[in-house]
Amino acid sequence: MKTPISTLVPVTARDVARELNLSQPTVSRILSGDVRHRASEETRKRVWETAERLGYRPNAVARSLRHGRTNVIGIHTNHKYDVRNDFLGTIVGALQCACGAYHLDLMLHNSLGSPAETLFDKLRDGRIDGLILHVGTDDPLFEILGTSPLPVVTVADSLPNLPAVMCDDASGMEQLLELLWQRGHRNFAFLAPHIQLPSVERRKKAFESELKRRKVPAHARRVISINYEQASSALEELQQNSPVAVCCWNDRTAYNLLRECLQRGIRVPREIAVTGFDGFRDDQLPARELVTVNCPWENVAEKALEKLVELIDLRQKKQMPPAPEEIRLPVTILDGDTI
Amino acid sequence: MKTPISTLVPVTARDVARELNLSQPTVSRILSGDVRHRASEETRKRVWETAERLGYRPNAVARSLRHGRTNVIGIHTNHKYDVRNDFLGTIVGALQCACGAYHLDLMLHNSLGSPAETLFDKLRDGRIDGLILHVGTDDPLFEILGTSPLPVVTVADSLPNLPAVMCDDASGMEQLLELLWQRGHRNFAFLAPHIQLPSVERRKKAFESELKRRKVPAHARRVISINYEQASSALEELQQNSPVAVCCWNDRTAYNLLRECLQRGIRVPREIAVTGFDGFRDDQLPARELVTVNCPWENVAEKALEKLVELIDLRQKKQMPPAPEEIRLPVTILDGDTI
DNA sequence: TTGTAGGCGTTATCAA
DNA sequence: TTGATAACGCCTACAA
Repeated sequence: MKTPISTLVPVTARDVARELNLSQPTVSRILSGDVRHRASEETRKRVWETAERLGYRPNAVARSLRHGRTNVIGIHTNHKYDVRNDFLGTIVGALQCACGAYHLDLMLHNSLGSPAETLFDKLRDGRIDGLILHVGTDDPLFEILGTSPLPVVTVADSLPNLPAVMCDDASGMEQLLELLWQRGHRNFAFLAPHIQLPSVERRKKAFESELKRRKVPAHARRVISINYEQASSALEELQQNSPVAVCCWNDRTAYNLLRECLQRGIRVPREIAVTGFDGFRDDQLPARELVTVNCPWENVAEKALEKLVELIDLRQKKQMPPAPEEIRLPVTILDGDTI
Repeated sequence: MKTPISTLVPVTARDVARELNLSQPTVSRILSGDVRHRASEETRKRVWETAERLGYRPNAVARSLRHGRTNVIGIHTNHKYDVRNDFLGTIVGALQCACGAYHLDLMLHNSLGSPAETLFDKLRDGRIDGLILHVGTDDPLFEILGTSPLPVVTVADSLPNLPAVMCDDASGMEQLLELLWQRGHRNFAFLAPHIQLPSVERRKKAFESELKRRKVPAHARRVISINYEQASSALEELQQNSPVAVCCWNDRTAYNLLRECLQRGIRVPREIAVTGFDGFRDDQLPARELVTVNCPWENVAEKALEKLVELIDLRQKKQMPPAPEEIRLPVTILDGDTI
C-alpha cells in the first residue's frame, strides 16, 4: 500500500518538478488535466506517480488568486441568531445541500463579535465570490453593498437595489384568514414583534387589508406589539377579547403562546385559536399540531443560490448585472388542531 | 457625503499607488498599519484618503497566499445530516460564536454530493487552517488525515491518532441509571442505532456494565437495535416486558418513542419510562419534559476550537504537534416527568 | 513535447 | 522616508 509521505509542509508543484528534473509549469499542466496539451505518456506517468507519492495537492488559494474566483459563497445575517435558529438553520442547511451541485463551499460570516464595518470589509476582500444576505433595513451594510462589485442576493427580506428571493407573505396571510373565516372566526389579532422586518410588515399589512376587505371592524382586527417572540405580555389583552383567533408573526411565537395557554388553563382553540407563520412545525413532538403557513424556505435558498451563481458568472465575464428583481414563491397552509 | 466609486473590478493597492505616483509597496505598508515604518504624515494622509475614495480593500486571498494562513477553519461531518440536525447545528452555532473571538471564519464542507476523496483534497488544499471533524470510524478520511499536515480536532466521536473533545458518555449513563434506580426502576432497555458511533458505543457499554454491577439479570437489561432514530419497531418487545425504563441513545429517538406511546395510549412513565441523551430538549413546546443527559456541546465546540487554534499556531511555527489527547467534559442530568 | 517569462495582489527585505 | 526586487503557488502564452 502506498502511503503519502507525512510532511509538516505542504508539497507544491515545484517540489514535484524538482524531483523529476522538469519545469514546474509542465507538472502543473499535466496534473490540471489540460487536454490540449499533450505530454509524452512517459512523462505523464512519472508526474502522476510522483505527485501521488509526495502527496501533492494543488493549492486552492494560489488558484483563487490566479483565477480571481474562490468558489466559495458567504452567508450573512445581522440578526442576533446563529445557525441554531430555525430560519437560519434551514436556509444554511438548504444552501449547504444546493452548493454541492455547483461545486461551491459555504462560509458563515459572523457579525457576532465584529462591528459591521469590519464585516463589510471581510465580505468584499475577495474570499467569497458572492453573498447570500438576510438583514433588516436597519443594517448599514446594504447601502454599501448596493454599490460594491460583490454579487449579492437577499433572502426573505428584500432590500432596495438588491435582487431578492422570498415567500409570498401576503398570500400566506390571506389564505390563513380565509381558513379562519371558514371555521367561523370573526375576531382576530396579529402579534407583531417590535423589530422591523419587511417580511413581517407584509404579513401585517395583508392582515389588516384583508380583514378590512371583509368588513371586519377595527376593534376585531387588532395588532399587538410584543417583545420579539414573547407572547405572554399580550395574553391579558387577548383574554379580555376572547374568543379570538391569534395570528402570530412566526411559529416560535405561536408555540410560546400555546405553552402559556396550556399553563394558564386557557382552552385552545375554544378561547384562543392560534396560528403561526413559517412552517417550522415539529411533528416529531407530542404537542398540538399548529396551524401555520408552510413557507418553502429550502426553495428560497435554492433559488437564491441559482440567482447568485448567475450574477457571479456575469461578473466573471465583466458584464453588467441585470436590474434587481424580486422573486416571490407561493406558500400553502398547514392545517392542524389549534384553530 | 463621500461615496466610494462603483466599480466592476476591485481596486488594488497598485491602483492607489498609481493615483498618487507612489510605489505599490509604500501604499501597502501605510495601509496595513506598519508601526515601525514611519512614512511622512503628508503621504500617509494622501494614501488613506485616496484608498477610501477609490474604495480600496486589501485582497485576503493574496494575503493568505503570502502568509500561508487563511484564518478560516472548516467543519466536516460524514453523517448524512446538514446543519439542521440538532447536534451539528449546535456544534456549528457554538463554533460560529467562538470563532468571533479568534477572528476566524467558518467554512462548511459538504460531503453531500462529492465523494470522500474529492472532499479530502479540498480539506487540504490550503483554504482552511484547520478542521473540526465529526465522523464515524467508517470514514476513509481519518486514515489519511492522521498523516496530513492539516491540524484536525474531532468532536463527540474520537478517532485513532487525532485529538478529540467529547462528553463523558459513560458518566452520563451511570448518572441516568442511578436516577432510574432511585425512582424504583429494575427493568431496563437500551435503544441503540444500527450505525456504529463511538459515543453511542460508550453509552451502551456503560449501560451494560453499570447494570451488571448492580446485579441486574441479563433479561432485565436488554439492548435493542433500531433503525437510526425510529423507535416504533422496538415497541412490541418493550410492551411485552413492561414496565420498563428505556434509555434511548439520543433525544430524538426518545421523542419519537414518546410520540408513539402517546398515539398507542401507552402510559408514560407508568408502563414505559423514557430517557434521552444529548440535552436537546425543547422546553418551548408544550410537550412532556424529557429526562435526559445534559451534554455541554457548546463547551465541546469551544474547547475543540481552542485546541485547534493551538495546533494551528504550532504548525505555523513549524513545530511538531503534541501527542493526540482525549478530553472528556462532565455531564449532568436534566430531570423531567418521563420516568 | 517542454521550458521560459510574466502576472494574480500582497508583504518582507533590502538598498537608496 | 521611499523604491526596487523577490517571493507565496499557480496558470497561461509564447517560444524553443
